[in-house]
Amino acid sequence: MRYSKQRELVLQKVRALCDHPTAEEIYRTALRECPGLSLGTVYRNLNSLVEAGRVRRVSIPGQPDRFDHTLPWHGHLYCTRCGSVTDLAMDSDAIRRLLAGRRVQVTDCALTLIGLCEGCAAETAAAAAATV
Amino acid sequence: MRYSKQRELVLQKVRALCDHPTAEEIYRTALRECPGLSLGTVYRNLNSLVEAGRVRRVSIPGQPDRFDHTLPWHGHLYCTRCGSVTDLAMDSDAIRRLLAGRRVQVTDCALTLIGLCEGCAAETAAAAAATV
DNA sequence: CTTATTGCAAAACGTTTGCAGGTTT
DNA sequence: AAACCTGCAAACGTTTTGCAATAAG
Repeated sequence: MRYSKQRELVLQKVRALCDHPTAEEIYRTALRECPGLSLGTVYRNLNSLVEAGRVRRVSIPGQPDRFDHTLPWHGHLYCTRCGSVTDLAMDSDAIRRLLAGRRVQVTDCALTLIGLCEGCAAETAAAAAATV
Repeated sequence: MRYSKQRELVLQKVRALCDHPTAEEIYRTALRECPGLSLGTVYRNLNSLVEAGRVRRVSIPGQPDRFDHTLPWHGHLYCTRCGSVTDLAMDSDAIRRLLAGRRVQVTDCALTLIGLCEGCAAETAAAAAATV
């Protein structure tokens, strides 16, 4: 893989925008530092960075892909109220338990819990209490 | 929700094609019993069935959505060799452990392990042994 | 009679790709 | 010089939508 200004910028943005940005968000912020950058290039570079194992792809059902600079396997909580995506630690024991001794070979893991983040859970609880 | 022949057929197909069919697969097999059926109607009905909680949507990264008649939360193993999707039991303890006491509110759970199913894992192991 | 549902076709969406020209090594 | 990488625009595959017509209650 050859050096390119655009790829380096994309990688930097995935690391800086650490709240799991989408390709579109990466494109918008990178465009300021590299006028003329194209969205296709952002997609191409994200793909090669994922393939090279320097970035992880985070798939959330019904949403555009997001990208993550945290490399070890972990899960995500997607908040349906504020749209935030937060990390969930996931040890390899958790996966081993899920497999329950099956002779399968796992190379990757995509776990997304859907619901309310701590902030939104607290706020909706408060609102419900106020109504009563 | 009103009765409709098309919706009933879609539900029946999700149950019959129990290997997690895509909308396209449901459409193709349902078309034989209901000529003139349209793909848009299949999508619309799958969405209302999911919303009504009668069917579950299974999202696998980079693939069209699949549909599942098994309602309780569970995970999936997607085999990159043969394309099969198999269920993985997942008890609520597993999720509780992941959340590690966080005060969040989880309404749904999407877990996909990517790798090789038992059959393909065995075959690739055998092929590797034969090469040696 | 009212309103949900349909088939159809067009559009939306996120993403990929072909190409001609520019960069990196 | 040989790859690789880029911007652009067109195409892709999946899914949604607007519409006028049909079917259900």
